[in-house]
Order: sequence, then C-alpha cells, then structure tokens
Amino acid sequence: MSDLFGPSRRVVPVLVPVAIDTAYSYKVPRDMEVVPGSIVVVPLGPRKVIGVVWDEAPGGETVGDNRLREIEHVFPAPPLQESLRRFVDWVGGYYLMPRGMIVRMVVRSPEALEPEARIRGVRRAGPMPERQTEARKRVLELTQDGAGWSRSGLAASAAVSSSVIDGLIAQGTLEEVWLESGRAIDVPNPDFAPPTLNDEQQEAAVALRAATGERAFSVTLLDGVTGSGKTEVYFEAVAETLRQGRQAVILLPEIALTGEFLDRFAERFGSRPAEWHSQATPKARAQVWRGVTSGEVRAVVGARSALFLPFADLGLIVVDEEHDGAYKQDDGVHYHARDMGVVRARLGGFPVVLSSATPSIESRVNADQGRYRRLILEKRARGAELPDIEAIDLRRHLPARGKFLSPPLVAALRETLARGEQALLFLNRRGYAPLTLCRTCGHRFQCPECSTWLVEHRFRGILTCHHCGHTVRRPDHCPECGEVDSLIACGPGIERIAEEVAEAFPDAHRMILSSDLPGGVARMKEELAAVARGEADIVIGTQLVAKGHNFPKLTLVGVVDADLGLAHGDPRAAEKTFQLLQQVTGRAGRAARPTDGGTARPGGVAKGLLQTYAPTHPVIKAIVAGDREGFYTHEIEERRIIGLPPFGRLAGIVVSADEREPAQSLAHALARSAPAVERVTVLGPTEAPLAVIRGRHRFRLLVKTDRATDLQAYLKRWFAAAPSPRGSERISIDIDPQSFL
DNA sequence: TAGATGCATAGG
DNA sequence: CTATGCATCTAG
Repeated sequence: MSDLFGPSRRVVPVLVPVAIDTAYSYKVPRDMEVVPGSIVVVPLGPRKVIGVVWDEAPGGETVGDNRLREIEHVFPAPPLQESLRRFVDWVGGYYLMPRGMIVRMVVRSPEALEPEARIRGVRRAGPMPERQTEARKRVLELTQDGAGWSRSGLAASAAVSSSVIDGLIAQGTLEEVWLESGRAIDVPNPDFAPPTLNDEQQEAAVALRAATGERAFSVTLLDGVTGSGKTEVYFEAVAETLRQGRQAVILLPEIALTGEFLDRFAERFGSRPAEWHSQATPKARAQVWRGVTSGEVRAVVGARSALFLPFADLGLIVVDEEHDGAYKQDDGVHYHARDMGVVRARLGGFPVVLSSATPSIESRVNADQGRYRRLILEKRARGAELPDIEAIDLRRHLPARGKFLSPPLVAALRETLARGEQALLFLNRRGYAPLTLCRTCGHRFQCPECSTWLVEHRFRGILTCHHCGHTVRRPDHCPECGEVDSLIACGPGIERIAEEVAEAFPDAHRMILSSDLPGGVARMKEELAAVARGEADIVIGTQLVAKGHNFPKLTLVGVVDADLGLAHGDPRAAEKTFQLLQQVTGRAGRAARPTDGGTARPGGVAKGLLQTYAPTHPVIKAIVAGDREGFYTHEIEERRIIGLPPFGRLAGIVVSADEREPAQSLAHALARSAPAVERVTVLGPTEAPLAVIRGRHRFRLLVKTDRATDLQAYLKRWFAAAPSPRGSERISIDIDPQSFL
C-alpha cells in the first residue's frame, strides 16, 4: 500500500459521471490493473456507471471500509491523459460545476469504449469446390486474391444468395475470418495542395507556422476582414501540426451547416477530417472517439464539445469565428468553448489560434495588452473589393405607409435585379410581425408564461412565443373585446418583408432563409446551396445568412433594421450588432470574381445599405465608414469607463421573464453586493418548468470579473451565508481568459 | 444527475 | 386499497 499508484494500491479515487465533485473510493479487485485515467465501470447506488480513476486522494470525509465497493471492469481504451484530467479539474472549478459532470462530457460515447465490434467475414482458403456453378464461379472470381470479404458484401457483389457462400464454406473453399470493421481512417496530407497566398497571408502563415513549431502554449488572434482568407492561413498551422505527427482540432460554431468547410479541408489536405457534433450517429461518434484516443484520427472538425475529446497527442486548437455566441453552452454544464480552448492549450502546452473577422472585445483587449499575438489581414484575398456601405436615414426616407423598405433600398433592389445579380435583405426577426394588437380595445397578445409579445407566423397561421415556444392559433376576433377583423400586425418580421418584396417585384425569384424553416437542417443546407448557385434573385433572411456562406452572385445587402439589437440592456449589444452587421454586409461581393462564378459589375463594387433611425450611432458609423479600428477603440474605451466586460465591475442586472419574489429578491441582493455581476437571469417557466410551476425557483447568475478566484470565493460565501431558495443554485460564471493567463 | 423512497392526493 | 405525481435524498 506504499506506492500511491503502484499496482499494489487497492483503493483508488474514481470520478463518477453525476453531479458530485469529490472522487469516490473504490476497491480494486486483486487481478485488476488500473492507473489514473483508467476508464472503468463502478457500482453507484443501484446502478452501474462509467467512471474515471482520478489522481488525488479522495477529498471530503472518508468512508468506512465496509462501505467500499469494487471496480467492476476496466475498459481497454487508453487512460485519460494527465493534461485532460487537469483540464476537467480546471473547468469544474472555474464554472463551479461538480467535476463529475465535466468528466461525463469526456466519456459520453460509451459504445466507443470496448474495442470495435468485428464483423464475421470469409476468405478464400482451400481447394476448388467439387461442383462448379455460375454463382460459385462469380464468388471464386471475386475472392481470388485472398482478401477478406464480409458475407453480405460478397453476396451482394457476386449477386448470389448467402447460401452459396455457406455452401462454399462447407466445402472448405472459403473459410470464416474476423474482419476489422470500419473504413480505414483517412490521413490528411499536409502537403497535398499547398495554397497560393498573397503577401499578407504569407506573412501570417509564416508566423503561425513558427508558433506551431515552438510546440509551446501561445494564443494567436487571427484578425482578418471577411474574405481575407483566414482559413487558408490557419490551415498552414494545421499542416505544420500534422507534419509534427500531432493532432489538430478545429472548432466551428455551427457545424451542422458547414459541409462546405469540410470540402475546403479536403481540397487542402486530400481527405476529409473527422467530424464531431451532436448530430452524428452513435456509430460515427464511436469511430471518431476511438480514432482520436488511438491517435489515428489526425484532424477533427467539431462543435464546442470536441474540446472534451481524449486526444492522444493534441498539438493545436483552432477556434474559428471565435466571437460567435454559439461557443457558449448554456445548459447542463455552462462553459465557453473559446475560453476553455485556451485553457486546454495552456494545460497541454500547445498553441491555440482564434480566428475572426470581428474578434470579440475580450480577445481584442487580450491582444492589445500583449497576452495574445495578433495577426492582421486587411485585404480581401481574391481581389474582390469590400462592399461599399451606406446608411439610409429612415427619418428622411420614410417607407410607404404599412411598408418597411425605404425608397432608396427599393431602387437599389431594382437596379440589382436589372443587372441579373443577387440581393439579400437581412432582418433578424423570424415570423410575420413581432406584435399583434386589437385596434378596438388595444389588447396585445402576450405570452402567458413569459412577459414577451407573441410573434405572428402568418404562413403557419399561429402566434408564438420566441422565448418559450408557447403557441396559439391566430384567432379572427379579439379574445378581449370579441371584435372581429380588428387585429393588426405591428412591425416587420421576415415573412412580412417577403410579402412586401412579392408585391414590389412579382417576377423576382424570392427565397426565405430562417432557422425555423420547416424541413430542418437538411432543407436549410439545400436552400443555402441553391442560393450559392444563384437560384434566387432576392434572399430574405435572418441571422443564419450572416454566417460564413459564400454567395457568389450576391452584390447587394440591405439591412432592414440596422438598429435592431442596439437598444436592449445587454452589455454586449453594441459589440454583437457590430459583428452581425459586419458579417452580413461582408456577404456581398465576397466572391465576386469571374473564377468563382461571381458577377461583380465591371468597375463596380458590391453594396451594403443599412436602414436606420440612428445614423450617428457609433456602431452604424463604424460600419458605414468601414472603420473597424474606430469601433474597437470606441467600444473598448466605453467599456473601460463604465466597467462593462471585459473590465469587470458591475455591468447590469437583467431579471427576465419570471419575476416571482424569492428569485427576484435574491437577484437584487446579489446585484447590490456582488463585486462583478454582469447580469442575473431568472429563468422563465419553460426553462425550468416544474420548478417554477411548483413554486421552486431556479436562477442563473452570469458574472464577469477579471479576478475569478475572488469571485468564486465570494459566491461560495454568499450562498453559505444566505441559502438560496430551495432548488435554485445553478451558477455559471462567464469570465475572460485573461484571468487565467 | 438519476433512481429509490416516501408522502399526499385522487379515484374506485 | 392502489395508482399517480412530486419532492427529497443520496451515491464510495
């Protein structure tokens, strides 16, 4: 019992995948070998769970020897590495989450833990059969070279029934063998198709290759305008990592829609990367998981959860579109994948690349303060010009009564259509109208659960709450005063814009793109591809059109309401709006060159038009002037002065939806006394349905500080001194990476 | 977190 | 008396 982890150790700590922070003690059976990181099956209460042997002596109170139970099984998978175990500890501590929940994210693919099931197959073994038939001949021909075949594969290829194969086995002509299933794993080739880079890209690529060559922790912010060719540049870091024989992971905010990205990877490296996201089948996941642990899978492209894969030899993390809010996980374990990517790289001692055309303020500040290296790409790589952007002052160019497109925007649409080019109208609001009211009695349709208006979806004939999903049929009379035909729609959603476009341009081919498109992801992919092929004249879309898709024929982007999102109390409202407007206007002319099938006007540039009531707002001004630096300088200074993230201090409180007493007073108490509360969100009824309906209250607290440890200590004390209302203690902290660099 | 337990209420 | 719904407890 002397050596802590030697084979003689008979009791080991095991982290179990439930909401428990301390490792539990388990006895190791006499004939079993475990080391820290071993993935095991242990009994836990009435059930059996997958756990991981941990390092430290079990924390908390120890338990009597008589209560110790035995490890039941050790999986043959490689043990989790030290750096991954420290990562689990770190994430748990940082987000105040039990480590069991973090380890759960690592061992979430139980199929992958046993060696891959092998397939029963056959191979040519012995003499020719006594009787030849046509069917047997075909089988013999195919198996001539002695290679193994699966039974079903051979039967199908030879167009025979499986009884023919059975017959040949009985004869001794074929023998049964076990085949390794699964396709061979593609190995990406770093030198498959080296890109041609412009000077700027070349310089950045050299810097990234150097950073990768150091084989040490570093963070590089790759900050390049839309279309500047950031992907090709960071692919060079990936190539360098592959040359080192190490693994690379590229995180993308929304993997489901990014088939295009996989193609680009394949063009550069000669094979598609492994994919990791929630939509993958269990079998595919198992295959990737195994390949990642064995080291055979060399490159993974994945959603945020890919960060928790047990890589055998991870050498690089790339976080593409690092500013994207989708990197935040907001249920279960709360974490920010960009920040945790930086942490994992630091613990593993390798570089991380954060890439964006509109970096988060946090990352920009980290770069400015010298914690991150910053590489800048200012030119569009393919010669296409950045779009020319103008604001349309809605106070001077009023849309017609009941309409939402101003005369200058309509005129620009007309010109674009006349040239046979494509236009995009962007409005970040789904449905037909955000508010419906009765013109007789003033009744407004409100969600009974949340405090929000119900959004009309006219195509579907419903009113629905975008917050909780509560839905009612659209009535033809007012539920309050009973008046018929008295309901009026207020404000625009994309359906209403589409209707307006249909009236103004009846012959144009319109297409609506929004995330609630019936038909799901598959349909969406198809529609996006159709737009890319130029099959629509006018695209009317929400948020999702802003993200990374190439629309070669697009030369006009009209933003219907550029002020949307600037008004509400989110401390990041200006930043988010800037990013969104920059990304969406950047779609125009992105690939407007003949070789891409682009149709940029000879001598002309693509155009972006922003309808706004606030043309002098700093965000709008920066977008119009193409003054990225101006925006960052202004926003960083603003935040520094009033103490918004990433500069810590109190940044505001939002109590949303459910304003019941206990949670609300708790929120206010925290707001008064916590040193760095960004906002407190009291979850609405659907987010915590039972809790609220039954009078239990849950809340989530999002705090921001540059001193994580102080805050955690504070919160722990706070909760100890003032116990929260029953059932309400889910806490998530959202702090900047600067606190741990 | 999830399963087991225990209590309260509804229905026959 | 059983069935059901929900809150509470606990795991090595």
